[in-house]
Amino acid sequence: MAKIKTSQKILDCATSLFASYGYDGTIMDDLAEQCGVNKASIYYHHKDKATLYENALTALFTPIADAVTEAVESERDPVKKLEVHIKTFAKANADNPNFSAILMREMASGGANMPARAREQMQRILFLLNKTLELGAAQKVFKSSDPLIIHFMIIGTVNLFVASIPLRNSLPETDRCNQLKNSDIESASDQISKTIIASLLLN
Amino acid sequence: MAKIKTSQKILDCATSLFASYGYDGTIMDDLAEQCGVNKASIYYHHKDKATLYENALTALFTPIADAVTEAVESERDPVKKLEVHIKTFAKANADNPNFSAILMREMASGGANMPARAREQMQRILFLLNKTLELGAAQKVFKSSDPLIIHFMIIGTVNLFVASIPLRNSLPETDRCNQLKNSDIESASDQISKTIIASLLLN
Amino acid sequence: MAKIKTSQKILDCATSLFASYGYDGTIMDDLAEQCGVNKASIYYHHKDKATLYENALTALFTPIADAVTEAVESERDPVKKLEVHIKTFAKANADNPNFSAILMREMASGGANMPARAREQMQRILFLLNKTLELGAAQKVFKSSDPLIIHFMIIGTVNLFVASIPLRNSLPETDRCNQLKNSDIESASDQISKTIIASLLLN
Amino acid sequence: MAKIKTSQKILDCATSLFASYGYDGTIMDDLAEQCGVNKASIYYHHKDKATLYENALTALFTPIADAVTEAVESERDPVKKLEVHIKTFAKANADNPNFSAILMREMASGGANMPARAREQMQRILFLLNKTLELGAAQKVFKSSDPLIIHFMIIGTVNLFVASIPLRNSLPETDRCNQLKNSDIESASDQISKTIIASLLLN
DNA sequence: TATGAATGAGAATTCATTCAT
DNA sequence: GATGAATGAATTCTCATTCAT
Repeated sequence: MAKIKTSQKILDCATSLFASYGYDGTIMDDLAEQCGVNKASIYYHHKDKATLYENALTALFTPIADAVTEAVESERDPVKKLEVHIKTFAKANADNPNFSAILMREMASGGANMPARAREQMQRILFLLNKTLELGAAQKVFKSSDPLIIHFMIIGTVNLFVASIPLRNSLPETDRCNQLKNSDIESASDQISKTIIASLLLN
Repeated sequence: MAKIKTSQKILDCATSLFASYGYDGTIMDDLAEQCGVNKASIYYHHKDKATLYENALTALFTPIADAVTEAVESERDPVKKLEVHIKTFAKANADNPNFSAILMREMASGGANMPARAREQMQRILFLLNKTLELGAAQKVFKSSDPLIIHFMIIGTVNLFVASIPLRNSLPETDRCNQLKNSDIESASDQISKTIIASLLLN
Repeated sequence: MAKIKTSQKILDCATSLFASYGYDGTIMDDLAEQCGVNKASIYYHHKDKATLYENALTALFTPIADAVTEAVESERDPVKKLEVHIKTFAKANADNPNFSAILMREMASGGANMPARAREQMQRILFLLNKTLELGAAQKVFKSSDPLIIHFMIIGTVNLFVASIPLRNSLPETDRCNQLKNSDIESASDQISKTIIASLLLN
Repeated sequence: MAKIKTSQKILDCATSLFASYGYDGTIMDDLAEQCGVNKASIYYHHKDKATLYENALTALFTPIADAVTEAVESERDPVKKLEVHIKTFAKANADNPNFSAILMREMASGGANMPARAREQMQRILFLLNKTLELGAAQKVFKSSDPLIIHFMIIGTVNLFVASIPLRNSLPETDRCNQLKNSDIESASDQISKTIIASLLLN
């Protein structure tokens, strides 16, 4: 039962609070209380709020970009690559709803405050998609397409799907609404995948 | 040139600030200064920050839901309905980037803080889509599908596309990046439209 | 059904609020709302908060001093004088609980803010008591005594009795407490009267 | 000379200001300045204004109820008990004029805002008197009487006597007024004591 | 007289950060 | 490393008062 290091404990709590309340909505006192450490300890370990935010986002974004990279690179076929790209990204989102929430907020502010180290991770994912689409086009499998649109289609849909799970669960219990509550990420990412690939295939 | 009423002027400024900085990041003093009214006037007209937020969002969301509703109801054919649904929504987003930013933030917090009056407007749009998809299915034009997925695909993609315009414009000026800067909403919404409709058509 | 003049309506409401919440605790917005007049009207009729307070207290204190004066002067016998002094004052207090509350607050602040016109009315009552005691002493009916002590004994007891009626009514419903809830001013003033007179009589 | 703890220093200053200006008339900025601490420190130690008030009143009322209790319980004879009850209460009032002022204001608002912990202390005093009077009645020393009336007679008179000291000292220097300025609490409480006891004795 | 709107000067409270131990 | 206490700079909100009509 290795004791989680204070520094890490702070990072975890902070990530969760930043996801729930955003940067401005996250209060250092609350953070200290939530993770059971003294407020001054936060400053001892993470310098200040901005640095803490940067540390949290880097720790959050890097493994996701890693996972997508690894999955995509393990496939040869561009269609397969695209499939695992979406599936892996969707899975990572669903497994870590903090990521969705934080990314959406950052997008909403135009990324103006996104720390550089976190931004780099997102660009790794975008360039990976870029390469997959280029490969598919070179192999005459995919139509030529704007990778940015596809990137946002993936991120936007997956993100919104994950981030909206709590909202959807709070809808009133009418027949009409109940069918809207499907929150199975597997089938959702499958449909997204199929939809996008269908629209990209050459014939 | 009729003088814009103070109450409206406040609402306009507030909407813009909420979009840029979020609820917590928006400072009442700044708002007062930006729209050139006394701080107390804001409270006179809009009670408090939370009410101001509610008023701003309601005024922002309602005309968009109205526009989509009107456009969709002016068409008979489900494919056409879906096309104008997406096009109108995308146009409204592009014309009013505040909407995208605010909606994304709200989604990021799981809609937990979204004022009821604003939420209703979003549900109007969702139910509209629901009806279109049902109609298409009844006419054997569309496959059966989960309207929520489609809804989020539309909103997520469009939203992210619009909200990320400033981000993309700030990317470094390399060849690789330049191609990412396409921010023409018309063609983007066309591609989204085609992609989605292609995936829904029965044969 | 003569319409109550706005100025008077304001004065009545103001008196009640000053009694309940004190000078600092009374808010002009609330006053305007409570008496159904526009806030600016208050200023039109009563200049400012301090003046309004002065007007309210003068209107409140004068008839009470008048009533006590009239009652005392209608009697010849010092014992009778003292009896009606206390009874009339107690009755006036009970009939107008605002008076008790306001007077107590003023005493609490050492009368520092009591408007001159109101203070004069209190002094009329004190000097009246002074004369009664002197008369009684001259007639060898009363012991020599400090009129101030007697004055405060009367005011303090009556005041506190009236002002504490709501407090006592809020005590929990136990046997022990129920006997404390006697709030009949007649018998209370009788007892006060007897107590004081008994202590003053020469033999 | 041990350094007085900040928390206590704040409490002392606050008590004095609440006594002088009432709850609404006391300004947190002034308090901070008066006791030479940072404004935020007040909130650190006492949460908010309402809690500070509660803390101040509890600290103020408790020792007085303690002193009266101890004095009364050290006597056997009901007459003696009543004497020391009044004398001790009067002494405590005179020694701590803040108490009088605050109690009067609270009575003036009908005790509506009196914090529960402070109210309990006042009830201790009342119940103590209750027991003394019952004992006296059982021993055929006292007439049957309403303890509440006696309680208010004591509190009202003593309170008003103490609270009005500054007022009386500000009266104009005429012969007639000078005799009103007796503010010796010892003799005043003696007279109150005698007056009340005289009225209670059976024969 | 009456009133909706406006406002300057507060006043309570919060919050990121630092300091002494 | 950890912590209770302290603090300056905000930040939200209030309130008496005035103004234009």
